[in-house]
Amino acid sequence: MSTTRGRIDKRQAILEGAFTVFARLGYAQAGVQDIAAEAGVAKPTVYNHMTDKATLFRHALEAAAQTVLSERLAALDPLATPGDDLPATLEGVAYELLRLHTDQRSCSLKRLLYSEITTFPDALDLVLDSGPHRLNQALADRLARLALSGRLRATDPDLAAEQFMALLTGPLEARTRMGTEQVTDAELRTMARAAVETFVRAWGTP
Amino acid sequence: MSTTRGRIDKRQAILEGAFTVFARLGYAQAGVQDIAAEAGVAKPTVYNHMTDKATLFRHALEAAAQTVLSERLAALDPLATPGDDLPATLEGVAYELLRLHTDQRSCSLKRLLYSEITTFPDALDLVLDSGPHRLNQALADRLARLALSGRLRATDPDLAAEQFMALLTGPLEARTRMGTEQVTDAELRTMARAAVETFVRAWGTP
DNA sequence: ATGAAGTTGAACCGAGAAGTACAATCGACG
DNA sequence: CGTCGATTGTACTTCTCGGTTCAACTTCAT
Repeated sequence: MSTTRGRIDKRQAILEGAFTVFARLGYAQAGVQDIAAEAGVAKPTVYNHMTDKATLFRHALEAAAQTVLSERLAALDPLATPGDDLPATLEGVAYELLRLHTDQRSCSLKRLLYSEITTFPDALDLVLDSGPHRLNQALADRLARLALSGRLRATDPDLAAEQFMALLTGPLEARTRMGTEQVTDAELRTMARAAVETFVRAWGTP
Repeated sequence: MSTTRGRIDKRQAILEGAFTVFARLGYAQAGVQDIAAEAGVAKPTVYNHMTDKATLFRHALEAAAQTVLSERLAALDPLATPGDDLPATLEGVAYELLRLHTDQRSCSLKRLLYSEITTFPDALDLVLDSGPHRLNQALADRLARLALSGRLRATDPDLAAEQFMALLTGPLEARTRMGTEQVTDAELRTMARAAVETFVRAWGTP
């Protein structure tokens, strides 16, 4: 069975290498040759696992999306057990989300999605449905619990979640120049603080 | 001199056609042949005006960005003479901005930017600097005036502008599935209302 | 009319990349 | 040890597309 494991290893290496190269060069510029090299594998081996360059792209994208989503969901955990200082825990979660939103994989994924939407309309279904939508849902759930315990305004937790994420990640686009430049950790902190401050001002209980 | 006008006409047609085709197919998939056809022009004529496919892309992008920016700036005008009902005029501006953000040209421009950032790092300078940054600046100016007359909280108009735009355009990404689907006019209205409502709750004078 | 500038259509060149064929090699399992 | 399947390197085919060339044609100024 270790032969099977070998196959799995190769497959994994191919998917990761593919995502790296696609992220670096874009779909059209990335050669299957390059991907094979990045994965430490020969070109025919790639075609042994994936029929097409297109399906290779889809699978690589899907895998990356899964990883990103699970990371972000995990970042929401502290909201399940908020301490006495709600703004503080909100700020912690906000900072963590910002950190995840600015990391390499997330930015590349977003760019790749945007770029190949026209040629791969189905990629949206693979990624978006299990992407921001799920995250918003989970966040709305947490906020609803907080509203029930009287620590947040009790109207439309879905809207609250949507606006929380908007306040948080909206300014990101300009600050990172569409994901091309890194942002210092201190700036991330102040962005998180600013977002949480106005969120609490608008959604906190008077 | 009408010969010159003829040349200008061709050039304009080429730029517009190029943007259309680039938007439809992406940079790599768009053939110079296709662009020439779209512009109603022969292929050598394209190379008569633009040295490269790359510079053609840059010029087309720049032209589109100029148009988009001026439209958005114009949408800010009502804020110069706010009536008695500040939220109402804010809502009007918000709706107009949303409408502009969801139209064909804007979405295509954003997609093209995201997709070719890696291959055209300089395109950012052509577009972003005369893009959202300018808009934020103009909006911040308007908000500062409102703050001076005591109708808004008088702290950090730049931050206020940033968050206003974030509240407004943040939810757009999910709703339009990254610009691939249109949003009904009614939904745009309610989105504008929701954004303005929480903005005023957070930034209005108590 | 004539000549210059611009445009056109068609054909052509060369590079680069997707996908394939094949023989050699490696590694596990009976 | 021998066999079978996966892997590898290489070379090849084929096709697309950027960019150019060129001769014929339009348009307009003098």
